[in-house]
Amino acid sequence: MKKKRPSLKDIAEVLNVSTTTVSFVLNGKGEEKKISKELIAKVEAYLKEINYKPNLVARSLRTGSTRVLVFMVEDISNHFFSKVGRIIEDISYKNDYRVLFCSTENDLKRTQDLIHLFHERQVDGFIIVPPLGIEDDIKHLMDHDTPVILFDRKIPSLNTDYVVINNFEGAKTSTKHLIDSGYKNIAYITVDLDQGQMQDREAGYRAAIEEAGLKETTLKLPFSTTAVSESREKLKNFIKEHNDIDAIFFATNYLSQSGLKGIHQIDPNLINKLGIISFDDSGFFEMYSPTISAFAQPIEEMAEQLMRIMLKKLKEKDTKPEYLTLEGTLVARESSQPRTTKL
Amino acid sequence: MKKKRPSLKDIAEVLNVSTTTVSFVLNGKGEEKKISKELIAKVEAYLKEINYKPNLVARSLRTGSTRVLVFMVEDISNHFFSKVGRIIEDISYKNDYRVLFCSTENDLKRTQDLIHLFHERQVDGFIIVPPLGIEDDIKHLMDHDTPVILFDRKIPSLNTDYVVINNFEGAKTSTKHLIDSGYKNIAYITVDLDQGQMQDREAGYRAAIEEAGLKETTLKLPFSTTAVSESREKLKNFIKEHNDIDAIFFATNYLSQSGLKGIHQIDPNLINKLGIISFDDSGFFEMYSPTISAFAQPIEEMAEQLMRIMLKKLKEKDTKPEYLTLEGTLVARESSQPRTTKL
DNA sequence: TGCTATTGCTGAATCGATTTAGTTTGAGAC
DNA sequence: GTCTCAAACTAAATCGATTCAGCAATAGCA
Repeated sequence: MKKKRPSLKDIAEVLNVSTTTVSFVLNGKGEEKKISKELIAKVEAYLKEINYKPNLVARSLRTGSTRVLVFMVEDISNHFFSKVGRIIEDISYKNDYRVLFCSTENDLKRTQDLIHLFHERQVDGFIIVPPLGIEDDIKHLMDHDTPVILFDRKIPSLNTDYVVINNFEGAKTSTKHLIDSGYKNIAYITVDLDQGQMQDREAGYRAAIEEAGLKETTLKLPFSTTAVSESREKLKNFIKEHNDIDAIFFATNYLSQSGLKGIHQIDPNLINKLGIISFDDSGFFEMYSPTISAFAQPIEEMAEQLMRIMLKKLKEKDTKPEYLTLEGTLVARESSQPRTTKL
Repeated sequence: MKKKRPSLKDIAEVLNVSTTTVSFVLNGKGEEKKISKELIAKVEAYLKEINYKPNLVARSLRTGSTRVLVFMVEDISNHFFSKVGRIIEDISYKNDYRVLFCSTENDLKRTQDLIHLFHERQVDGFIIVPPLGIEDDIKHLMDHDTPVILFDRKIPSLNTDYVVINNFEGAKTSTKHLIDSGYKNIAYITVDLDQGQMQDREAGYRAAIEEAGLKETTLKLPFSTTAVSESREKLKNFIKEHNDIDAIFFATNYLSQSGLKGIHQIDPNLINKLGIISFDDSGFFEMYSPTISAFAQPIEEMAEQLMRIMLKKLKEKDTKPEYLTLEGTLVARESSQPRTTKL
C-alpha cells in the first residue's frame, strides 16, 4: 500500500539517462541545454506517464527559493483583509507563486513566531500588517534580503516599502459626511492603540469637527480580542451617559460590529435614531438593518500595488523602497441618511 | 548588508567540533549521545550567542517531516471553521506542529491544486472538508501514508477517519423548535448540492414536519460563490410567492446571512414577522437585530477530536480509522421566539 | 588529414541538515 | 601487560533536487 514517491534518480535509472538530463527536461530547459528532441519527448512522456511530482523541499534546499509568499494580517477573517488577500493570491498564482495567509491578531509574540516560522522555511517574501514592536524582526528579514512590504500601517523608523491608505482624509471625509447630513453631535469611537493609522484617523475626525465648529466627543476602548464583551459594556455606558450624541463614527469595522450589537442591546430602536459611519467596509454592513455607511479602502488597487512591488522586489534585489498612500471612497448607505429624514 | 545564515558546518568549524556533535546538541540529544557536559554547554552557549536558527528546509529534506499540518475548509472566514481552526492551531502548537489554513471554496480544481501544493511540500497531515469529486486525490494521499481526516462531511467510498455532526438530528431538532414555538408553515431553504450532509439535513427537516403533520416547503438555491445576488433574487421571489410561510429554516449560516439581507430588502419589518433558525451558528447572529437562533455544532469537541486522531495517526501509522458523529446544540435567540409573542 | 566547434549528454558537487557506523582514548578487570 | 568496554566524539552517507564542469562524438572547415 505504501508507495515511495519516485525521485529523479529513479527516473533516470529507468530511462537510462542521467539525472541532469531529466532535470533539464523537467524544467523546460531541454532545448536550451541541447537535449535532442527525441530524448526530450521520451522523458516528458515518461514523466507524464508516472505523473511525476518533484519534491519541492529538495528543490527549495538547492535553489534557496520556495516560491511561496506570506500575507500576514491582523485578522484574515476581516472583510477588508480577506478581500485583499484573495486578489493577492490570484496575482501570485499567475506568477507561479503560492500565498499563505495568517492572522497576527495584533499580538507581538505571535507575529514574531510566525515570521520566524516562515523565514526558517525560506519563504520568498512577506506582506505584513505590522503590530507595534515588530521593527527588529522586520529589520532582521530585510538584512537577510527577504522582501518585506508593510501594508495598512507604516513603521517610520524603517525604510521599507509600504502601501497604506490616507487615514486622515478618510476620517475627515467620513466625519464631514455626517455633518453634511445634519448631525450635530458626533462621537468618535476608537481603540486604545498607539498606532499611527489610528492617530491619523482621530486627527481627521478632529479636523472636520473643528472646521464645522462642533463639539468633539471621543471614546477610546481598550484593544483586546478576548475581552470583547467587557469593552462593549464600556461602550454602552458611554452611549447612555452621552445621551445627547446623534451620530457615531467608528474607527474600524470590528468596532462598528461590536458597537452595533451594543446599540441593539440598549434599545432595538436606538439604531434608527443614530447616524452611523464606519472606517473600513464590511460585508456585514450591507446586510444589517439599516445598512451601514462606511469609508472603504481601495481594495483592488491596494492588492495590485502590493503585488507589483513584491514582484519587482523578487526580481531585482536592492530596489529603492516605494512609499504609497492611496485614497479611499465613501460608501453612503442608510445609516448616515440626512438627519431630517430620520426624525 | 546581506548576511548569510550560518549553517551547522560553519558552527562546527568555529567551535572545532564535528557537525554531528552540533546537531546532537541542537536537538537535545547531547546526553543520550554521550557528549560531555562541558562541550554541550559550550555548543549551547554559542548557538544562543549567534541566535542560530536551523534551516528547516534542509531538516525536512532529511527527516521527511515538516511538522506542518494543513486545515482545508470551504471558507476559513466562516465563523464555524475559523473557530475550529483556532483550537486546532492551539493544540498543534503545544505538540510542536504548525498549521496552515486555506479555503477550498468548495471548488474541486482549487482543492486539488492545494492538496498537491502541500503534498509536494511534504506536509505531515491534512484535515479536510472535502468537496465533491475529491475522492481520488484523498486516496492518493492515503496511499502515500499521509494522514488525512475528513471533517464536516464524509465520503462513503473511502475508509478515512472522519469527524462530522449528526445533521439529521440537528435539522430535526431545529425544525421541531420552530414548531414548538407555534410556527405552522415552515420553509426550508437549502443549497443545490448533492452532498451527504445536506441530504441529511433535509431529511431531518422532513421528518419533523411529517411528525407534526405540517406542510413542507423547500427551496433549493444554486450553489455559487459568485452569483450570490442572483441567488438572493430567487430567494426573494420565493418568499413573495409563498406569502403564507411564517418561518424559515436555513440550511447553512451563509444562506442565512444572504437570506436576512434579502428579507430586509423586501421589507425592513418582515424579519419581525418571520420565525428564523439557521444551521450553524455565526458571530453575526448575535449581533443582528433581532438576534438569530441557530443550531450550533460542538466546536470545541470537534477540534479536540480531530487533533486527538491526527496526533495518533502521526505517531503510529496504520491505525484503524475512527468514524465520529457528534451531536450539536440548539441556541435559541430572539428570531425563533414563540409565535404568540411575535404577533 | 588535422584542427576547432558544436551537439548531446553525464559525473559529481552542492544545498544544510540528520544519522549510521565507526574511531580513538582511557579506565578497569584479570 | 593485555584485553574489554564504555565514553566521547567524528567521517561520511543520505535526503532529492539543481547545476557546474567536462567528455565523446560528430560536423565543419582549411
